[in-house]
Amino acid sequence: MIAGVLVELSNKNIDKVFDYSVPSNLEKEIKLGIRVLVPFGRQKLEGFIVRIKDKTEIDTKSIISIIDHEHILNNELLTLGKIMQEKTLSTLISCYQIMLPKALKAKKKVQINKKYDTVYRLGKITEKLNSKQEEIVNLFKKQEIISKKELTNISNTRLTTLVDKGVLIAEKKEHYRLEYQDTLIEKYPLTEKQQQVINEINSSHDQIYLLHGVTGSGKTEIYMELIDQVLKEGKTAIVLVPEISLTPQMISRFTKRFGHNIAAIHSALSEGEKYDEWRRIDRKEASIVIGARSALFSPVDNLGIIIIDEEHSDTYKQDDYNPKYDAREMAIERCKLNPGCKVVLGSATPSLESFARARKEVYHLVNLTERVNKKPLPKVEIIDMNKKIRTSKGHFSQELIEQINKRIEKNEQVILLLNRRGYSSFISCKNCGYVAKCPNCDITLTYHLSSNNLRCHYCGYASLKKELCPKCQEKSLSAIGVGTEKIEEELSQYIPQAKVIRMDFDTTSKKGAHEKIISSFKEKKYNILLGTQIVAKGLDFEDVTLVGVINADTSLNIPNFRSSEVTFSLLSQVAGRSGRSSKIGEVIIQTFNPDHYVIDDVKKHDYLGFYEKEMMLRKKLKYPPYYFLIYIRISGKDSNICYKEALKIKKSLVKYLDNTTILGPSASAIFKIKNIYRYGMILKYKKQNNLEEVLNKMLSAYKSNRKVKVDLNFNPRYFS
DNA sequence: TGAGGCTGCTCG
DNA sequence: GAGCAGCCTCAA
Repeated sequence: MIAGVLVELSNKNIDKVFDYSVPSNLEKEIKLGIRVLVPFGRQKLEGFIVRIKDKTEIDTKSIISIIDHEHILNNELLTLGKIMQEKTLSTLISCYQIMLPKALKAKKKVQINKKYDTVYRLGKITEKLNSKQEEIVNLFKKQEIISKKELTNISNTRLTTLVDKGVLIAEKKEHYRLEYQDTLIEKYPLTEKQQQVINEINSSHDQIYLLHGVTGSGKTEIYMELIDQVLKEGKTAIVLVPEISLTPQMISRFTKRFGHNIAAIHSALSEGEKYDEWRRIDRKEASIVIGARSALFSPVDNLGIIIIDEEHSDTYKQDDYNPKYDAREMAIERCKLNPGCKVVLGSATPSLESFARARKEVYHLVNLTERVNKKPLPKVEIIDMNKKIRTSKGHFSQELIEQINKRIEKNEQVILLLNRRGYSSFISCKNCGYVAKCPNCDITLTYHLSSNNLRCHYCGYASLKKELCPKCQEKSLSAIGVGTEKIEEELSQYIPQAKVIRMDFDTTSKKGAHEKIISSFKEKKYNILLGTQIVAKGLDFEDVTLVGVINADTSLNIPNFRSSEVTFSLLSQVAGRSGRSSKIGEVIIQTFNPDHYVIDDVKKHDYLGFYEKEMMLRKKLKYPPYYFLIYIRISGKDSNICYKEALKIKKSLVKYLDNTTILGPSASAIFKIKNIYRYGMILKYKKQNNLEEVLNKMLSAYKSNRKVKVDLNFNPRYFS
């Protein structure tokens, strides 16, 4: 017996299958998708078994041992990994590694153990017991197995005596770190519109649906109903959400309806908790998985539906490390591997790519244009800050202050969005213009007021803010850019009676902090919830009747072709937080670009209008959805060598890719990270037949180059 | 002539 | 990733 093994080293040089002979005593246990330990050169490496055959022409070494006795990757995931490899041109092993919780990876840093509870059951009573012992034994008449935890009032020694006598038998039972509630509440009745949507999806044989539903139209109810039906057919479901720890309300609604049939995988879980959840899924103890993009690779069988909520969110694209896959694309691929499976993409502001496909009937478009109970969408007022600059207080126009005061009087609540996308506060010298930058990365250091230090968001470098400018030695360093802390300070000055709670990266980094903020705001301990993008996502507060956007423009100005789309969806999302129950909602947007089409269409709640205008621009500038993009990154320690190699690559690509426009090479948006320089080229194409072949050749020419590294990113979100 | 560095290649 | 052979360069 010969097993083909893919070793756990993500290196293009060894991304192929190596044959090993199987010692006869292991033959019975060898299965596809399990991990084994193998000799590799002088090293011992872990690897996945990806094929099994009878013989091979090569002189083989022998497998040392088996690591998993159950499969780790099932056949479906093995196939899906191959598809991902073809789509990203990454190493196959990296595609498999991304599918597994870290606890199962070869290079794991922490050994994660299973946790056990001690449980007792009755053995044989061979001698007379005293009254205390009798009492304990009687407990087992009602309950066959009792855990140690439930026996807290009985001393340890007493229990061990009984175990020694054989009266009780002690066993170890695996204990999962997370607990789910058992109490299920009844589902909410569906509105007529919601029912129509469900009927339309159920009666169609199409595979991919785009659910375009305005904010507050009750998309979650639709998801749950669709899942319920899938479960009834004995199938399973995966729900992807942008960043699950930011949507605790969504999880709680799901767990209330489905109880412990849910497994939630998200970044706020420890590695151990993630591993537990993964195994619960693997053992079929949960048939609904909710999680961020990697939850797509959960080991569920017989998949009936994949739901991707807020499908426009850029978190579905893995952009910063390999494999740079798109969860939406891979969801569709996984769906194809399961007969009868459907994918539902849901959003109030679909990505242009998805909406364009829906228009071309590649996806089945389903509309939900009404809010639940026909509540009107909130009225949006645009404040032209160019005209208000003299009369405004700090960052607040008089209108906004007035409206906030009104809500406080009426005991209603306010959400304030500080739009900081691609923008943060930094330190600059007013005298000479010096800007504090990271010594390892070509990036401006972010200033943190609370700790008075400067931090690099890429490598973690931190230093205290200095008094004197290091360049001109003047005492003129000051923070530029607004942070939520600054806005909070202004609020306490101009609206002193307001009770404000802040929600941003700093205040939510601790485990559970985010939920705490949400629940205390819900309990109306505060008037105002102030935050960054986080406050735009999926929150549902009955008493919020005003949403204020302090600086609508910052995200419009970031140098990325998607900046309009991102701004439109952010503003629409946050506007949708207003007036979700019986009270009428209002939105105030402060902007320096009141005539910009994005602002105008947000005001009119006009997704289609925005879509048409943006599509025209994309067509003119040859951007997606009209063209496909690839970002090629050339990186290395020596900037000159990188640039020269980049030019070489460009030269040969131009020669072979006749239908592709190539921009660059140019320095990446972030030129240096951790002392590695980065150059990039952008490829634009509609149809290029030999693309894969040419790119593969280029990659293999560089696979053992020690000076430069070449990386590909298909459909990048950022050019870096 | 030998040390040291760089590159290409292999690992089953 | 680690190790090795082959080749080049440099200095004595």
